[in-house]
Amino acid sequence: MVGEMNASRTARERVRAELISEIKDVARRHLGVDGASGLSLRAVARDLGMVSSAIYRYFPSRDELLTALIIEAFDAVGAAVEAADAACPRDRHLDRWMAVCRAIRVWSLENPHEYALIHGSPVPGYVAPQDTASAAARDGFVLAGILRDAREAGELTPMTGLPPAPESFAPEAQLLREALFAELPDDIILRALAAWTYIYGVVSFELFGMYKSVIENDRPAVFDQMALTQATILGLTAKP
Amino acid sequence: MVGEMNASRTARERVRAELISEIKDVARRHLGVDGASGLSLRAVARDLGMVSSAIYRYFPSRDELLTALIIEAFDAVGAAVEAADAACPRDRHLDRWMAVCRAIRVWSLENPHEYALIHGSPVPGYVAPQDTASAAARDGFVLAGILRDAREAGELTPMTGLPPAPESFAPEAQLLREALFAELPDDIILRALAAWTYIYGVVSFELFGMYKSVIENDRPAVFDQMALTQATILGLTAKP
DNA sequence: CTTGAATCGAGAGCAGCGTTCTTTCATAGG
DNA sequence: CCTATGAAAGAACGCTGCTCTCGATTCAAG
Repeated sequence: MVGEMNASRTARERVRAELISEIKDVARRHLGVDGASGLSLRAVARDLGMVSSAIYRYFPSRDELLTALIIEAFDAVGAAVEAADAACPRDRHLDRWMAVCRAIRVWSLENPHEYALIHGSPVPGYVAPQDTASAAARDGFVLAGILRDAREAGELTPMTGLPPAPESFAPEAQLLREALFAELPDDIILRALAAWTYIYGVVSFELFGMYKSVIENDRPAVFDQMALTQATILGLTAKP
Repeated sequence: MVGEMNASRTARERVRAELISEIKDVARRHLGVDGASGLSLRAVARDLGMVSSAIYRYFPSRDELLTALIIEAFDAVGAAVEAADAACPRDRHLDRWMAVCRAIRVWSLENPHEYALIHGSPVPGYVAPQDTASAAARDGFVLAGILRDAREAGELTPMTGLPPAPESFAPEAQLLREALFAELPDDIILRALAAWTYIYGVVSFELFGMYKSVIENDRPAVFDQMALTQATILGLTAKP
């Protein structure tokens, strides 16, 4: 019936793929200037010298274009996080933790609109079908890897005296353990989720203005203290 | 020159105030259905049987209307938080803490679009001039009050072994101490800010879909565990 | 090489939007 | 009663997302 374009990459398909990424580039530029609500399909088309209706050959709607940018944003922060982690010696677990946390903050401050796209209000009604799921998990994967490595090295000594994970969390902890956390116990898995949540909570508060006239002086130091607190709770300790 | 409407509340002004609040009501209804990006001045006007340009007698722009809704949302969550706190015996500090945290979460889940308005991406370029500042501080005021009361009752025993606040935070801690935290030391003030940040971080992650296929089973229990963890770190302990 | 199908760019057009301006109108105050 | 003032209406501008049609181009199979 239809083409079934099995394996051959025709010239048409190559130029099409290139145009798609060109559209995304321009759209990302516009996003950085005007924010998500100001992203206009027509303006993107104008910048590309095409007519607005032509964009619809490549993205079925404005929201689809936004979804593509969301996925790219998740990938970008994931890449930044992985790079920060890779730049540390693998056995310096606390250093890796701090580097990853700082990487998240720095990337977010440098790309506020893209950050708002992935951690702000869902733009239309709901996007994020499932395409974003794997991209969104990259930073969590890195953080979990640090904890895994620390545990394997026998250098994870979680704080005591904190409330345990609820029993109803056990099944999900088991799934997460199989996917990410190796041998770590439920309590630590939940604390890791809490730390992950917390880091983005701090970044969101900073970016969305909740710290205005509350923390202004030395936000990097405060952020470091908060990231270090989470590491301490999880049991990552400083090395000589 | 102009009216100078000194003290008398004329009939004109009364009907004007009523119309303003009617516009906000309809706008809030639309917000709950379509979200912030779908709030249309023309649609609001239609619902009110007026023509779109008439709205501009009451709100100079769509963003001003949104700002009014933002302030109302802050007030609503502030009121919910104060009510939850007031419903607890004043000396049951941990109960008050948990009640306040739960109130924040419940209000947010019940009013997701208004939550997105105040804790999601800033809608236009930047709103939130200063009008929102006092409204935004109400929940923090309540949380700080609980810690203050616990401290005065000698029932605040913060966890040890956590990193201290950076020195650069001292001046801002002093300001916060004068406004909110009475005698509490810098470390605890920063932990309180962290807890405040953290609670909203959890709510944001839950509302914006970050816990999808991660925590699905018993979110209230997980939230309680997280709120209790923060209370424990701050030094609020259970009573008989 | 030719022909038919698929893809693509262009353009017009629709309905909706925020915002401004000008005109009309009711009414409150002197 | 008359006038100044606030409110409402309506038209208009330029923008938006999106749809549809219509030639032109490309591609592959006959």
